[in-house]
Amino acid sequence: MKKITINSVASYAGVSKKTVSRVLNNEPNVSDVTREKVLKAFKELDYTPNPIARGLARNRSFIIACLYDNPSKSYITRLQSGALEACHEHGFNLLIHPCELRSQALLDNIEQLLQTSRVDGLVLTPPFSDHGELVAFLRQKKVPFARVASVKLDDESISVRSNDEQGAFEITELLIELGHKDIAFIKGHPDHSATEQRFNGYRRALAEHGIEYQEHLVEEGNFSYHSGADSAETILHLDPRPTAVFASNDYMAAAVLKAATQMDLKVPDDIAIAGFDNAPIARHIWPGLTTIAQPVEEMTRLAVEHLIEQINQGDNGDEEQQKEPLQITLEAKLICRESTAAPKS
Amino acid sequence: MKKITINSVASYAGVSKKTVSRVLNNEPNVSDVTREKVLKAFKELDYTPNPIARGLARNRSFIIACLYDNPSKSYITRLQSGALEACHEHGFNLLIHPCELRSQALLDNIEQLLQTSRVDGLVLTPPFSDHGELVAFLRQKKVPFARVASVKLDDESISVRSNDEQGAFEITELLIELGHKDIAFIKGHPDHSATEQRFNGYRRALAEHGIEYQEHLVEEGNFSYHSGADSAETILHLDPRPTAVFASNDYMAAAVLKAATQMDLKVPDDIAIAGFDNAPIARHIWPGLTTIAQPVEEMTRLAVEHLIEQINQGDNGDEEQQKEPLQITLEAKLICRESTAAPKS
DNA sequence: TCCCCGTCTGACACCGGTGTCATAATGTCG
DNA sequence: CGACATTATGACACCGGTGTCAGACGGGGA
Repeated sequence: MKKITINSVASYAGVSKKTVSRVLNNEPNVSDVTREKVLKAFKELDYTPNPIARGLARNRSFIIACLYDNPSKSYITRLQSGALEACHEHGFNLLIHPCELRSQALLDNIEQLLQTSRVDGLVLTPPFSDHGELVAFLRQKKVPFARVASVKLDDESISVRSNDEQGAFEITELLIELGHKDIAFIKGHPDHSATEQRFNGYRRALAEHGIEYQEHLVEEGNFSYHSGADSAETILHLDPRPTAVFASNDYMAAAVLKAATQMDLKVPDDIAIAGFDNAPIARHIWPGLTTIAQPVEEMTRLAVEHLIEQINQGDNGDEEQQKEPLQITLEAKLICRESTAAPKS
Repeated sequence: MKKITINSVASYAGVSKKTVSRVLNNEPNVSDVTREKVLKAFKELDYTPNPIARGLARNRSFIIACLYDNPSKSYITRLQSGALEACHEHGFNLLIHPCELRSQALLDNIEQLLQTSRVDGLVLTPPFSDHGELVAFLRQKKVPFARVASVKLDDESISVRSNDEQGAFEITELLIELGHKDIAFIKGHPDHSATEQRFNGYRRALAEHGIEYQEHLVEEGNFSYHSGADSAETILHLDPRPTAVFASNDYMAAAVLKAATQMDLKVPDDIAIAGFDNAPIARHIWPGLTTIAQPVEEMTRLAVEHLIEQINQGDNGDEEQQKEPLQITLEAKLICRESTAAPKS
């Protein structure tokens, strides 16, 4: 089986390389009969252009990299699957690149990634979405990027998020409507901007319902199961014990649930528990966790789609024509399960 | 900021392109003084070779693709992280490619992947590791690949696995030693070769301990939480009820645990439960699941490492010199948690 | 001294596409 | 009918590296 190159096709169709290239790229100024001849040759020879050669000539790789540093495996795979969907739709491939937020060498690491892979663009996922230094770095290098679940919208880059503040508000409101007044809260990792958002939603709900904010009911977590267990230890031994706990994500909520169960507390009767994210664990444990579902795949898909659009347009001609600051906010959805009493409908 | 190419370096160092290339690739026949000059130029110009150009010239992409179709997100991310580790160590990048095992277009899909990305090699993860048709296809196309957690070792390709049969044996043996005789078993997905292995381990343990195999205690699952719930429904309503359940993975075991809890059965007193894989859920639920931990990252890392080795050697000169059929089996480890009574030590 | 041989180096073609530009063929308008 | 714009096509350089080969150079043996 010989290799089919653009030259084979050209001589087979009786035209020049360049004309074949024109057909490949849907360029204008090719007569219909010539185009047909070439397309026929494509089929009969079963030709596929070599993306590497193409990449070299056009300085493109047709690869997008997804950056993340996130302990939640389900979150990661959901991100990936949304990104992949968009990539494949547009003939791109996805490269994954986990890296440590706290690492000193972060920027070096990214620079190396850019050098060794020559990706066409980057998708920043939390906690990188709001990493000012990184964003500035990429902007300076003129590397296209899109941000997923970012909070700081005050600038001109692509950003797709869901409304964390509103989600946290709704779930807190649910607890309030169920009669809870002492609602403990476990914060997420301080590096994640979602942490602040969710906390804000919690406080707004309290405020709007005239419930006093009690600082001693708030624990610092970091989104890990382990940190949830630590916070639970404190919260569940408070006197009086709060009647509800809202943890900033499902892992921490699961840890609270486990701790409560071990203490022979009945959930939701003795203590109601709510999480955030709708991770698989939320429905795998008993009782199932009331939580907030975010459209993670959809967010990433949209982000990548716009990223690709930007890449493709930056490609042809006129520099930065209409740089649309595309910022999209999707809705999060409340999901009620057994860890809270059923809402009064 | 101008682009630094091999030409810049060449003229800066006062040598030819080719000599620079020689230094880059550690080729012999470069005098020490020349080499120094070039290395100095590298540093001072801050030069990094363009992998795309290199790829074109050498017909390489320095990218490996990881194929999977697996519902367990934690398994996927563990695979990925092992693969990434090995890739980065050798200057490769990883591209992920989920695809459907059952899809008719599987081979077309893979072919397209090969065409559009020109990956240098493939990592097959379950359930692709034992997909005869796919393996034959790749072999025919002479695409290097490595298999992770495959069972059929009867051939000449790279394969790294852990001993599922032994793991299942040990966990069953543990249950037996704890006094259980009626031990239900939930099978995994029939497309996964691990399914048969784990079942075999279960049966061997029964046989070696002189316990009769009871077919009605075995349920068909498919590794999903949902299928575990279905099987639990049946098993927990048997009369007499088995005193232990060994599910082929942790998700199914978690479902059994949830069902048992809902029925007010005490675990492990009324019923002991064991899983397989040591997924995060195994320690996130209460009681924690006794399970088998496989070195997933390590397996994938090794597989990719050998894959890269093969790619690199196939690269230089002599075709298929010493094709070492590298087949490695790692040990799985029993992890005892609260879902079974503590072992008599 | 001459010849042979190994070491070191560069010129040049090549990988498989794309961009630029010249040119031929066709159409349009005064 | 000639001047000129427009469409269709190909020749050729180029992207940034690598492979091939020939030639310069210095040392050892006859």
